[in-house]
Amino acid sequence: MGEKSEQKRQMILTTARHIFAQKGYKDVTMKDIVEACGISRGGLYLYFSSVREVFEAVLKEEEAETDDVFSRRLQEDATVADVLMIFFKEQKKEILGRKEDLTVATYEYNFAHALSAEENPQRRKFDDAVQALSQLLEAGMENGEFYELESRAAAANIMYALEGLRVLSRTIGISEERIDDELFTLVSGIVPD
Amino acid sequence: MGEKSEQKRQMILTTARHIFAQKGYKDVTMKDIVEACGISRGGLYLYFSSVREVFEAVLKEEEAETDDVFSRRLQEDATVADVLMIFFKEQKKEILGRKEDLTVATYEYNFAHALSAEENPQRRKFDDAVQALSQLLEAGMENGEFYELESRAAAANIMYALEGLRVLSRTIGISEERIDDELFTLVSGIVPD
Amino acid sequence: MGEKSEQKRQMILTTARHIFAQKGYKDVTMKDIVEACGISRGGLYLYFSSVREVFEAVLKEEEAETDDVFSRRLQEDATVADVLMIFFKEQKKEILGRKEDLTVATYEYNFAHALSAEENPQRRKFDDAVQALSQLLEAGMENGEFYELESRAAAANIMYALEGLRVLSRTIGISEERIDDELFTLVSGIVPD
Amino acid sequence: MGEKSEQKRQMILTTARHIFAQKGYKDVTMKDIVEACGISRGGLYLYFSSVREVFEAVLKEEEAETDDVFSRRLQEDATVADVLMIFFKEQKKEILGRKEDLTVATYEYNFAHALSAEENPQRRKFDDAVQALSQLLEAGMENGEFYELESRAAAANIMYALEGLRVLSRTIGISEERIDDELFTLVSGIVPD
DNA sequence: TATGAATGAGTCTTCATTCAT
DNA sequence: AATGAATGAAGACTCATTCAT
Repeated sequence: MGEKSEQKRQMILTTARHIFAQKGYKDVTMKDIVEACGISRGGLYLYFSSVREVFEAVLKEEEAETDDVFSRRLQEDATVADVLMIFFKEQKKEILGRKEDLTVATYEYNFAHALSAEENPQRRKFDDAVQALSQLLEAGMENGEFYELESRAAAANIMYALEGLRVLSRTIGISEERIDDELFTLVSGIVPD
Repeated sequence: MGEKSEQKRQMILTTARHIFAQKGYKDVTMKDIVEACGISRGGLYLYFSSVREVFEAVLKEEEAETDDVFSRRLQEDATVADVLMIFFKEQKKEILGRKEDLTVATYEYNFAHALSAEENPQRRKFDDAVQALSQLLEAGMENGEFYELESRAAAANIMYALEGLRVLSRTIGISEERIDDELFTLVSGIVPD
Repeated sequence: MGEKSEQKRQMILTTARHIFAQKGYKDVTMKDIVEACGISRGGLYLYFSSVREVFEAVLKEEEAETDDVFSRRLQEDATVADVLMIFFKEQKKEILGRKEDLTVATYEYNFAHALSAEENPQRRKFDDAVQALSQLLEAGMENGEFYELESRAAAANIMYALEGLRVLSRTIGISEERIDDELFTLVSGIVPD
Repeated sequence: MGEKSEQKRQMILTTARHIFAQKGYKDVTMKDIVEACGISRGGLYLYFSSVREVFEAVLKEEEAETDDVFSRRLQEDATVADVLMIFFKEQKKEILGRKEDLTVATYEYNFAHALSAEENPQRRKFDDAVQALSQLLEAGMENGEFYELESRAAAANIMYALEGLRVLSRTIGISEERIDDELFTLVSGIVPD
């Protein structure tokens, strides 16, 4: 595949990402993608042979672009608590769905193609996040900013609650106030004051 | 609609429930339902005019059958902690998806037909559960079985975490061990020992 | 068929007439009739076994009710010209479609079931009208109210022109002014002044 | 759409024209067209998305092919009366329906989709014909071939009568003799002798 | 007579996918 | 690499008509 093709592939993925963000996963058709990209039906098939493949490629891109929030932040000079607050702030934005995101599409994708836990890339991503958060908590405990906690369990608990907020905000709807309340509850369990 | 048709309606709902439990919501077609029920295409339309209508009727049935876990249990002679444990045990079973359930179908349904929070019946159900759990926690605090907590916030926190477990077990997959760990964490936050 | 059934049959025809006047012939379904009449599907079939049969019965009723305009009027004391004017006035009303009428339905029915000229009842109706108009013209000529004309040809010509107006007003649309113009032209060809 | 598709579009229209001429408008289904054309269901939808669209395209074609009878004839050396006779002869052929025509289909189409007079293309066509005939009459009057008449009114009257013949020949049936009689009547009103 | 549940054929419409160019 | 016309399967939906009650 020449450079030009690579560019086209990128274009397709970028365009498709918008579509998935808007329509989720299950309603997206090859036709949707073809039309949004302004390419030919056959043209799309040269790169991807199903909506599923397109989505998987979009997800892979996503992963590549997302670097670890914590490790990045930890290098800067900021208290551990600051890093935690930044993390929660970003989570809140994502939960609210204010930025174009693939949350619903990803849920739908996972429902549709139940992968074994091992081969599921989101699984690894989640575990990594738990791991990173856990380390952050330990760092906070060490320098006395946080309560003494079972870091692993606390990190997992936080991640479950955030995931609950995320899915509930897309299903039954959660007000910003409720989200703030819960984030406050979570923080209260970690940081004195 | 005579008694016979009422029976048929019930049969359709029962059959459809199985289908939704197996295939979720988005993949189910009128044809699927028709074939599973062994009735004619037109026959189904006498009762429901879309898959959505069928699903909504299934959900309504479900709701009617589900009575409030807590209020039921509280009347029996058991410690509050016992009631809590029973609640968690049932939640675990549901999270594991061992019993034929509509979790995924309901998620897909909600993604597909974003209802305003007010008109969403699942919303009320969730709020009710938070409320009931909150009261249970207060009961436990009063008789000294539980820690002193902000009951409302604690109840919400638990419900969010459980929802997170529920959705994650259908997407990235959660091992029974992990579920047990999290339930233990949740219980530890409430009951001393 | 008892008296009660006869009443029901009448009710069906009356109701169906409204439907045909509104929707024409080709779009009317047995379902439409059943619903408008508030009777059961099977019930309708006891009286009529197709939309066509219903429509034919409606037409037959119609015919029975319509008595000959001219013979009726001629008995009253009025000039022949007066009778002619009344005739044209009624035609105008019908052409404009101001009264609920079966014009379109009848056209559609005739297009759909091309009958031989002999067995077509509308054919006889039309010929009768030509005949009556012809006699009216002769009466007018005899007493000097009208020009001397080939009465048969003149009557036919008028009826064709009126039919043209009728169908054109339902297809391309004809303004009231145009209708008046044409009626004036027709009258001018008969009555001096 | 390349040249090849343009050809296919033409083929569809030609085939569809036969169907409309045979079955009228209301009974024609997309399936009829698909089968007569020997193409796939989806294939037809690439060109037209409803029977209505097909019919409107057929009508548009028709219009494009039909050039104005009168203007064409007037350039040749012939008496005005000759042109008139040719016009009537063509009208007779059309009224008799000897050539495959869209009369009934067009009526049904107009009944089904009542357009405002302004946007109805047949309306313009009719008005143009009245206008052309009117000019022809004036030409005949000028050179003394025709009676002195109110040309506009006479032209309109003729067109209405012809339309009446046309529709009646498709509904109640009109014998060739009757048509000849009426055409003779019309001519007699214009040309002495 | 009358009901209305049930059937199944018929149409419409959309898509994934292929393939000649 | 790229195009886009073409196909046919799949699903939605509506009706005329029948039949047990």
